[in-house]
Amino acid sequence: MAVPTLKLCALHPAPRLADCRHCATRSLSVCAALEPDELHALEAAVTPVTRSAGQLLCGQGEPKTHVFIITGGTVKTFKLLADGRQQITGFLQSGDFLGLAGGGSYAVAAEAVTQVRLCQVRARDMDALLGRFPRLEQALLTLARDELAAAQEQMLLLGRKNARERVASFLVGLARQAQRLGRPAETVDLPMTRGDVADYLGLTLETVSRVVSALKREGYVAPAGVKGLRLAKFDALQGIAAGEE
Amino acid sequence: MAVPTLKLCALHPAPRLADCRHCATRSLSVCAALEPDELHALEAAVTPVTRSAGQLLCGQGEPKTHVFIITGGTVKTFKLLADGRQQITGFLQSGDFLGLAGGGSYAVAAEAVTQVRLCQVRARDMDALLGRFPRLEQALLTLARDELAAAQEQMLLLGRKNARERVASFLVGLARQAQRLGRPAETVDLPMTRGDVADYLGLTLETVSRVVSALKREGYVAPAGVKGLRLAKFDALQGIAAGEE
DNA sequence: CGGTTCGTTGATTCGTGTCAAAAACCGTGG
DNA sequence: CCACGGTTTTTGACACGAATCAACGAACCG
Repeated sequence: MAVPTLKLCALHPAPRLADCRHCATRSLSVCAALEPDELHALEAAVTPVTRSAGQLLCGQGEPKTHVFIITGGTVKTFKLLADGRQQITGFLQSGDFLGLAGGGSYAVAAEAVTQVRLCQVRARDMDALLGRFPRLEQALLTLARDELAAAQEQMLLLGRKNARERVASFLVGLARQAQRLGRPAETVDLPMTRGDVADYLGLTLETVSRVVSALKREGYVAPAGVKGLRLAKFDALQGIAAGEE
Repeated sequence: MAVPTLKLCALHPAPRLADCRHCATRSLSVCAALEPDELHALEAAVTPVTRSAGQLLCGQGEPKTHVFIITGGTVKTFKLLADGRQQITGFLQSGDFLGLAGGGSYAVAAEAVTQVRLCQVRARDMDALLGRFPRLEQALLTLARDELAAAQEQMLLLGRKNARERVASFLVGLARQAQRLGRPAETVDLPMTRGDVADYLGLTLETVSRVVSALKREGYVAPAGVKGLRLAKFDALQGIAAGEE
């Protein structure tokens, strides 16, 4: 357990105010739904914070005191069984909203995978904003509908795809996420461990490692950078992901 | 392929208007969010329809022309892979909303498991209602958040639970659903086939059959009625579902 | 440079899938 | 009421994909 508070204080001598106007990730997030004058109200409610890799952002079942908008780094959300089995429900990146699922308590736990930057908003303040700005509520509903569709896609993966199809789907999904963030879809970054990928895909880390090795051997992917992969045959990977024989 | 139109015409000589005021399932659905005077606007947009078992209500990826509120019977929503593998994402009953996930097109297909009664609303009419009644939009957001939490719970099941835990979770979930509808939680009805249960739990129908047989042999459940089960040791079943060793 | 975490690969096991057949169930019509 | 064909369910034998167990190498970090 590190002591990130020190580092955090070094970066933010006093809790700095958000500058939503010049935020690079605004266009990627629910904040994009707000008009310039409404943005002021959001700024007043937002506290920018950072967390280092491995830190817990919220625990499953705890009262939902805050919601977050990711502005940098990667966060994983997950559920646990009593004996430690873990299911990761999503990897969140810039623009993603944390704290949408469920009512008064967090439906999933969240942990920083890398160092992350977050916009923290108290849940009650968020509710007040939703009441004041119908546009925001509408945006959140749209977001929730899309997340629900994504969750159903993941159910298909977890319930019916084999290991190879799961890994291919994961890589294609990462590429799409990268594209959304304005990066090239050709190469994807894998900041998480093999174990995390496994817990996301309902596999073991050994199986993930084996499948990635096989995909490399067959020329579908190639190493890129320290923790990245180049998707050499993107269309073929999509085919595998879709379960085409 | 049956010809239910005939039957439907017999029941409804002309498309009858909805009577939301006296609707028994109103309190279970999003309609509960509306004030008495707002209910009129809803009634004007709603067409009550029935569909017989096996009929498709909407196809995956098709334009979202209508949304539905179930008022009787059971509906399954599912996704398909190219080679026919199926993942059922949910079983819908009275009060449940169909057509929430995704944007302009259906994220999942839906099929009647039994004969069903539905309140059909054109998607554009629904959008208009959402714009007019913030209460309704709020209710739909709450619903979407809850559905999302349920989807994440199902991901945990599909990714990390074994066959026994999956079946136990399913039965406990059915009991909760029954309770919500005002029925006793002791006995659950299983209108769907073993194959449907399997496609919901990411198993094969043989495995589902075997596990149910085992649970009967061990006294956790007992046959009840034609297609029902009595959950004799509910707490123990909950323990199995939660993965306690 | 030593300790720790992470990733890869191999040998083996095990849970669930697959294939097959019989039994139970169901609506229908004689 | 019972005979009938089709569907669903159950049960068994066997196969296979992914999990488990284990060892080793690579990367990282103080």
